[in-house]
Amino acid sequence: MDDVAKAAGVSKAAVSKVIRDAYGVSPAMRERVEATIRELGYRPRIAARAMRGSSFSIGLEIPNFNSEFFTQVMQGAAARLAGTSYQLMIAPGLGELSGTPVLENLADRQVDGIIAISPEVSPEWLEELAQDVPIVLIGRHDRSKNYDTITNDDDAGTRLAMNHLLSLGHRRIAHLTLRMQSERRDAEPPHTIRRDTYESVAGDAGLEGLVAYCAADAGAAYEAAKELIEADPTITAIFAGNDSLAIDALRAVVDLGLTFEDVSVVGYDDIRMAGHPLISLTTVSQFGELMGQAAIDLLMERIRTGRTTPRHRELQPELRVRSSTQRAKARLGNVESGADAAF
Amino acid sequence: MDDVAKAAGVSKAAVSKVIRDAYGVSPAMRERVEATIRELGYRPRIAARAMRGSSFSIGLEIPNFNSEFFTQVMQGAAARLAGTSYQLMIAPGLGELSGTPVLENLADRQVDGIIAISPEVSPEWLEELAQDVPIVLIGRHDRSKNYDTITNDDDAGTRLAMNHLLSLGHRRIAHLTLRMQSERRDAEPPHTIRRDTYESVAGDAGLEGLVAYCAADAGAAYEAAKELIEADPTITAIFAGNDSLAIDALRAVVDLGLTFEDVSVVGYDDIRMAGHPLISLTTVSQFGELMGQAAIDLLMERIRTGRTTPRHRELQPELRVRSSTQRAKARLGNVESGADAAF
DNA sequence: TTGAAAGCGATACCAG
DNA sequence: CTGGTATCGCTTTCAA
Repeated sequence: MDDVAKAAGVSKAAVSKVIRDAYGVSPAMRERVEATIRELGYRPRIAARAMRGSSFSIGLEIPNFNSEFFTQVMQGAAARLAGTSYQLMIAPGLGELSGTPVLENLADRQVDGIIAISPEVSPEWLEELAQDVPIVLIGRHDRSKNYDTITNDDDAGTRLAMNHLLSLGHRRIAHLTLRMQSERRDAEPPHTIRRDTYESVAGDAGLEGLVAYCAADAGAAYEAAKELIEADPTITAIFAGNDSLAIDALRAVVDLGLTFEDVSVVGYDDIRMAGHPLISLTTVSQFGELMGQAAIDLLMERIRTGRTTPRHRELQPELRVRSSTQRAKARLGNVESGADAAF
Repeated sequence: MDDVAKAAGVSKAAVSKVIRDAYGVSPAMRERVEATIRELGYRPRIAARAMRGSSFSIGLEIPNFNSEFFTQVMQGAAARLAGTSYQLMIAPGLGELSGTPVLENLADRQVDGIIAISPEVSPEWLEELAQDVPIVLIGRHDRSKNYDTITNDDDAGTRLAMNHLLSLGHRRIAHLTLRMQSERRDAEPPHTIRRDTYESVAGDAGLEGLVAYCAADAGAAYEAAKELIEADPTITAIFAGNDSLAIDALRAVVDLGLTFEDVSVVGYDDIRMAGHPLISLTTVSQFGELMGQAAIDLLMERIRTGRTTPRHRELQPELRVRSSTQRAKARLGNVESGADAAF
């Protein structure tokens, strides 16, 4: 920058102003400085800028790489950032770590804002962090006064899925969901809401709630679904907490030699593969890309306007009926005998 | 940091040394400083550290979010970085931008190293950038003297796929691949090598090369595959440049009412969905996660030891035979008549 | 409108 | 082994 200033015969301050196109530079000077910058191929160091101003980086915490829903959010956010001078810094919440160290890690890097996908941290802690850096929480239904949230109406989405199954005549509907590390009453992660609504809808319909929990790692859902189906031959449908779990459940159904008339499956998210004709998963779309975009928008608004009043956006989910859900048919005693019935 | 130094009754220099656990601190001092750090909840600012030392961030350029192969690489890299103080900074090469601005963007952030997945930039330019920051190139078979490369033996992989199809009796094998923006003879992106090898294997077998190009965006491959199959009813197999294209091709086959006995499909990558029983795609595994891990390892070695001699690792691909490839059977005149033959 | 100079929060050299 | 101090490259008052 010193070089540019000297070459253009102006001060560093002037160059700085041109770069940030700040107030108070004459067109003549702007032109000259810009020409020199091009000529010298000068590029400002973001680390230095970050010390005084902004780092032009946005942190994005994602729980893991197992669900394509997270990829959708990433994609939406990245697309919204394309063409700006901001960069995404992805922080996967790896291993057994709770979300806290991951978010701290981002904060240490002085990111200008943080998007977090329902991290397992306490609202109080987040509230505090949000006083230092703008935060948008995706998924969790907290009603914070310091950070924004973007949610999907999980209650409505679950009802869409459950009513669809009920209307197809299913009476023994199991729910396959993720085991949460913490069960706090004040933080409301989407999977908890879906489970609670599932139980409530089942109860209202006079059905027994059948909840199976599994870990998030690949393969766990397959095993859980298999066990579920084998252990209770009266089950005719599985409502899975997300598409990743649902697709694993499909695998279990097929591997057991059953069809979707024996065991129907509904997912949640509407990831790309759900629409593939060979998968054709009935699911609830929650528009992941849109959520990513909206998160960037909220963050940018806070960054640019300095807004501090929280905003809470809730998107309405939509049911996508495909062929993984079929009219219910008694399956009792069918488990081992239907090996050729899959197609 | 000043606060810590004062509270502990030592100098800033001492605190700095403790943080970096540099040479020359007595156990007593280390203990005292660490206690104070904990007590005050002090966290060093990475931006400030980046100005003199390292930013503890690794840049990862990925072409787009359309292929799960890129996710595999991300996951491998992220897993390798877990537990260290390094963070991944993901830079998607969005839109029509060539890779250059994306890599510059990362360099501007003083990342300690860059992993790039076959970006469309010239070797000369990369060579220059590599003198400033350690770079590992994934996929492209350049033989650089400044940056490392991790490749998969695309030639061997293609032969595995093609020989498999030939051994099943296929004689009219099309190749569906991505249209590259630039066709440089010196930079060798994987898709170009696969195509060249495809043509060479086809030629050696006395077959005609049938190459169809498509864009990378979702849906383009589906249309291209559909057109290919409809336009030439003698085609009995498609070798796709990657699994994403292959899965779109499967969609086309199914939508046209055909089976894999009419048109077999082989992919490349072995993404997770390829192994799902409902997809069951025959493909070539190139171990994306391993590549991500290995890239981090090479980068870290350069960062820690200051190595400057380039290293080029090549992984051996493996064929995964599943049910999307079947023994060849004449399809001529079948196109519109097989609607019920899919299952 | 322009520029000089004072930081920002760490690192690193070098003297004690 | 310890600490004073210059320094990194930019932003930001504040005078001129």
